[in-house]
Amino acid sequence: MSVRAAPEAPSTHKGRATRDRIVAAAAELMYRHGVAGTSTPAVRNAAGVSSSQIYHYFTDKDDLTRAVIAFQTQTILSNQAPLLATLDSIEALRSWRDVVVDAAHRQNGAGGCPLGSLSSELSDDHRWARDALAAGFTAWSEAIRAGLDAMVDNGILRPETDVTALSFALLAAVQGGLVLAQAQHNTEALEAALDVAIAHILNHAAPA
Amino acid sequence: MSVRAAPEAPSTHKGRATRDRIVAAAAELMYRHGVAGTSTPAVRNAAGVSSSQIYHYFTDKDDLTRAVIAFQTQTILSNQAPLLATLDSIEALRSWRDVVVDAAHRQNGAGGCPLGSLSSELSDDHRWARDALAAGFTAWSEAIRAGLDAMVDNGILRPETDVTALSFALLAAVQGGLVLAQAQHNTEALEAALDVAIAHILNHAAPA
DNA sequence: GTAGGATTGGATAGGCAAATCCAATATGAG
DNA sequence: CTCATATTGGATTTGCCTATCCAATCCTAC
Repeated sequence: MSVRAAPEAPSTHKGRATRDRIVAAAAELMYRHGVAGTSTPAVRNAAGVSSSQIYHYFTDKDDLTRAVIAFQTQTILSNQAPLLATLDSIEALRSWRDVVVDAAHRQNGAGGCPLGSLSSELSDDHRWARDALAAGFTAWSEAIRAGLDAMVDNGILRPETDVTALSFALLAAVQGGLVLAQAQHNTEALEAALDVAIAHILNHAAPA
Repeated sequence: MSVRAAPEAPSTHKGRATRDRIVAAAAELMYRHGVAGTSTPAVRNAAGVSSSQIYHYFTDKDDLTRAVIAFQTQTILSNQAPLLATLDSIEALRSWRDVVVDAAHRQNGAGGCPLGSLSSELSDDHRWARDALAAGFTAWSEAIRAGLDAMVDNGILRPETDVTALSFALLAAVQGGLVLAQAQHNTEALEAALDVAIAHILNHAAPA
């Protein structure tokens, strides 16, 4: 196993822009065709760079994949953050559900979850990927839990509610629903799974 | 696109055994390393056959993959069938849950669901795979629904229960829970998701 | 403006995987 | 037992993908 120093971050504007373009193009391709289904020539074309740039900014394809995992994690967390930060009512929970369902609906379920797909492909064989993806899932579920915590603080949910378990259940509903949506090309299972989880949460609502 | 006739089924005992050995070896490898991560030489070695056998019994790798999808679908359905056929009580539902969780637990979540992994990798890019996988998921969810139907007939669940939605929710909980188990190497989310779904079903129990 | 490092273009080596081919051997129906 | 057919071994071709190399060009700090 030859060790090579990781390329340092680009030091110029142009360099940074190029690196970002490579990561964005790779993320898009890997989302649509998987990591193994994405060749470096394909990334090269999509990003409009030449072969050597990729290996100038990344030691190898694994290193690029690492950057894609970080990129997708950030993308999801920053998309979800505003929705989950204001999770202070049942209506807010429902509108979060609707956003997730709509996103899946718009593409007929195609694609699945960017993190889920990467995890399914990489987790078994690549420890470094699994660790990063597990951290991403943990951050996501904690963002959900923070929202539920707020609902407990608000008195909307009973104090004894196991918010950690609920946040795991919600995230699992999203992941599983998206897996099924991808195969079935509809969001029936995703909606059913989220609705069941939300209905269960309603049972933990404090009496008015 | 050159069309070639699909090889007819093997006509001798030995041929059938060889074909089965190839499918079983390919299924195992594709489960552990994905379809793209499984080379025909690897299958060749694992099955103890020579290169030409694979192309004698299958037109190409896609055709072999098709056989693997059918194999995994059959394997899952026949494993699940006995559990779901007797799904006539809450205890039976709980013991189904335990079997699923234990299976995941035994391998620390590694591997995920054989159908789910295949779907995640293939559904977007290969229509033929998506159709077969969607059919597999549908058969699975219908097996679950049949169990819930029995519980309605038994008077355990209220007649107005939406068993179709519940069966989708349960299957999504399994799929999502397994995706997370694969990354996290634990079954926390799988258990939480299944327990939430089962708790929700309990709310549909008819009054004693 | 200029020097020195950063960035870029494109050719290319090396390796592995998919698929083919044909000769050799095994099978089983009669 | 015999022969037509099924099965098997393994070399081989072809093509793509990863990764490297080096020369040319572009930045930017001074």
